[in-house]
Amino acid sequence: MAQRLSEDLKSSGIHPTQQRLSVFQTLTESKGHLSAEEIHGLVKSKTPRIGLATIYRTLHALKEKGLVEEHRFNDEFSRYEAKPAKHHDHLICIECGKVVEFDQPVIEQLQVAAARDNHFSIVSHRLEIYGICETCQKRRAEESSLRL
Amino acid sequence: MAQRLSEDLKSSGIHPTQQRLSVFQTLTESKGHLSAEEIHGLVKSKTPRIGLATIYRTLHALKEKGLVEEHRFNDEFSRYEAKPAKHHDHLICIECGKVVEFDQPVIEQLQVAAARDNHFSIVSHRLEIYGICETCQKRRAEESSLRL
DNA sequence: ATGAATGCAAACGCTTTGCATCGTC
DNA sequence: GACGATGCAAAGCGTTTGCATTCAT
Repeated sequence: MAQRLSEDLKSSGIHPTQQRLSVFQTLTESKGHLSAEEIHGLVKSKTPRIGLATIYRTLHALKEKGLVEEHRFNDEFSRYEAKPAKHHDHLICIECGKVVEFDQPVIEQLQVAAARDNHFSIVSHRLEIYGICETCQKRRAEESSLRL
Repeated sequence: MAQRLSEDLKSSGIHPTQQRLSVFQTLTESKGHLSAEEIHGLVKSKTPRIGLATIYRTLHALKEKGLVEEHRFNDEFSRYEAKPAKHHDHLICIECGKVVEFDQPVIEQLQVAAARDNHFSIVSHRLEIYGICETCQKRRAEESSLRL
């Protein structure tokens, strides 16, 4: 696994140091959307002396090379995820912060139409749907029934 | 105009002070996507002694009451716009930063499908398409032909 | 030995907050 | 006079940067 990731870094022109490998591996394994601080916490178990600055510098490099994506759901601080094989969009629960990935290929076509009408050449897009997840809906329902 | 805006504030439960009116009016007239600093600069011509803190406090209040929307295009600092009558999405030029609004009603239906599959109840959504606008495309073309 | 990578702490930029002052009813 | 609104300056917070040190070659 680590060997494979090391190759990925090398082939992207990133020198695979121990720290960088830890960051990339953590992000790849977690499959989540982690903040820099969260990554720092996790990576320290593998590489205890690593500093937050290295996390940020590594994330920038990985992002630059397209190995990692940066998001700012809810306009909070940045969260990072290992770049998935194919693009997907996100459902975000505004109550508990849970993020669910989905993809909806038709959107790719719709956006083309909007861009063409405005003479834009598309580079990327971002679709985020904010709502309340099933768990939070249930909890809300229970809470309100208790109140009666 | 100012009278009308004053009524809007009052009916939203916001006490329409001189400063708040200036901020709201500036945002309504500009029709753009302004940063807090830009708003501050513009508002000072109407209300010279206003501080940046008041801008932020007012924007929060307006946002809370649904009169203003906050965006973070390109993961930059926040930009604000007076809430439009109907929801629209944004095309953002990654080269010059220009923002074009568009709406694509079909997207509303697509997102419902995605949310339903994941048992989410939708509160809002955000679709941003990043690309290169016509002007920047032309400039690029000229630059590259000059280089030959 | 040389240049890249790192840790630490200081700096940064946008935003928020504490507090004394001001304005309004 | 009371209370909310404001300006100012300081603090906060995520992120970036300068610099001395460490690491790899």
